[in-house]
Amino acid sequence: MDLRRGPWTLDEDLTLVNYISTNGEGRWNALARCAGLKRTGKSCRLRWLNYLRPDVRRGNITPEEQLLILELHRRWGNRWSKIARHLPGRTDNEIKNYWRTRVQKHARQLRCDVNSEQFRHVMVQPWTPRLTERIGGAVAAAAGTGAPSAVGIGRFGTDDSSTAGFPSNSLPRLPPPLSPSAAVFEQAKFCVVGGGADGGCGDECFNQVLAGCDLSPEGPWEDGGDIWLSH
DNA sequence: AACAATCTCAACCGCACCTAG
DNA sequence: GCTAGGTGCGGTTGAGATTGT
Repeated sequence: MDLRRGPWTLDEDLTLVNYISTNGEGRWNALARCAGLKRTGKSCRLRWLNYLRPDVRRGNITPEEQLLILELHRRWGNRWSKIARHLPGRTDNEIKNYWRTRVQKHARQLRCDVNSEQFRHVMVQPWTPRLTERIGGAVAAAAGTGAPSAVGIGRFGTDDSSTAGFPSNSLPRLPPPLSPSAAVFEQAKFCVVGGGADGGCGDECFNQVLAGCDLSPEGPWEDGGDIWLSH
């Protein structure tokens, strides 16, 4: 059988979506045959997972997600699928593309290795105050519009700027109250940046905290800003 | 307006791993 | 234990979009 390659057509998309909605996903080679698609099973799987899946999120990577990607990459390296599992709705492909196009570009501009401690230091330290500032701004804006009141989480919303593995002079006081997702994110970041053996609470704690992390598009980010471009 | 340079991202490729026979 | 087929992952490519000159 002659297999099609290249961009998917609308008809192919509809065929795939309809087939999966009635028969479920998996067994991709058989699925491709039974659905009458002239595509490989791999191609169908990729199209579904990266584009057609209903819970796939499109649009800009939020600053929260950006910093999380940075931290998770530091921890796990190019384990894109593993990183993607902690960013609901984001695909490994999307994160991989983001890393290559934005982060690596930034590292090139700084003339340092993207995996080096130097790069991590240069990136994370200046961005953390910026991030917390933006979180604070978003929270303030939400408060001004009569949004439900947000809660702070213990030490992360207090004076204790010695946490999160940052020098005390580089992490400004978090402007309480933080939104739940932002506060949880800060806590998760502590687990990662602290890095288990060197001060943080490690994988188990990190996963626990992250499980409560709301990275939904609604917020606290509304502008889809890019921490790299706002330098 | 035209062209070049750069960026973005969907899609493909090759490899590794898993499982059933 | 070996093999073949299916699946998942990370790396790479290339077309189209965007930006700069």
